[in-house]
Amino acid sequence: MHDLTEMLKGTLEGCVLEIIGGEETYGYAITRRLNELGFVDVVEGTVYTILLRLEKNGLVQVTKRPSGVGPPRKFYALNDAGREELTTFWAKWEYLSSRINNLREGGR
Amino acid sequence: MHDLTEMLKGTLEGCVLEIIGGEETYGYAITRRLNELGFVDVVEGTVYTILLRLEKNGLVQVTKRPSGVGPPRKFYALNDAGREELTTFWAKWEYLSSRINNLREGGR
DNA sequence: CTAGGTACTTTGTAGTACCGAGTACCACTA
DNA sequence: TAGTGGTACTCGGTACTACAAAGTACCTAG
Repeated sequence: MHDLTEMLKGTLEGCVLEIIGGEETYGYAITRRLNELGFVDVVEGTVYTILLRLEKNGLVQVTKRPSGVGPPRKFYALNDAGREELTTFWAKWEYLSSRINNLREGGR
Repeated sequence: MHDLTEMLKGTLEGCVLEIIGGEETYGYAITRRLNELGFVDVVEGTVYTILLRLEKNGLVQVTKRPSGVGPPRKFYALNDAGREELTTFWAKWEYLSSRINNLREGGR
C-alpha cells in the first residue's frame, strides 16, 4: 500500500485515544492492534511518542505493571480530559471527512 | 469550529488537486472555494505553498493570464501525472477513512 | 549463554499547514 | 490625486507530527 504517513498526521493520536478508551492497554500492544486494524506501517516509536504526549497533556492515567514475559508494561487509561478529547476528535473527524467526501461528490 | 490544521495535513493537497481537476483555476479562487466548502480556516499562504509544491513536482500545467480586476492570475490545470496523483490520493483516502471508521465502530 | 520476542526511551529528521510581512495591480471615491 | 479596499502572488520562518535509528533491558527456549 502507499505511504500514509502524512495523511495520518492529526488522526493517529485520535486512533490511539480510541483504543485506550476501549480498554486499559500499553504501547507495544497498541502498536500490534493498529497493525491488525490496517495501519500496517505504524511502528512502535511513533506510538510511544504519542503516548508520552498524551501523558504530558494530562489525558491519560498511567500504571506500571510487571509483565511475566518481558520488561514491565506501562498501562494507559483515559481520564475525564482524555474522554473529552476523544469526543472532540470524533467531532473533528466527522466534520472533516464529510467535507472531503462532499468535495469528491461535487466533482463527479 | 475546532482547529483542524493537523488533521488537514496530507489531505489538503489532495483537495486542491481535486478542485484543479474540476476546472482550470488559480490560487486566490481556490482559497475562496475551499472556504465555501467548509475548510473555513484555510488561508491563501497555505494554498500558494501547495500550488508551488504541485508545480515543483510536475503535477500541473501553469498559465499566466491578465485579470482585469487585479494583478495577473496563475491558472493551474492537471497534467497526466497530476490526474494519476489525484487517483492515488482518493485511493489512500478511501483506505484510511474506512480503517478509521472501522476502528470507531469496533469500539461501540 | 545465546537468540529472539517483548517493551520502553531518546535523539534527530522530513514533511506539511500556517503566520506574517511584503509587493503589486486595479477600481472607486473624496 | 491621494487614499482605500479588494484582488493576487511571493517568501522566510515556525510549530507540530509521524517516523527512523539506535540503544537499554526483561524474559524464555534451545
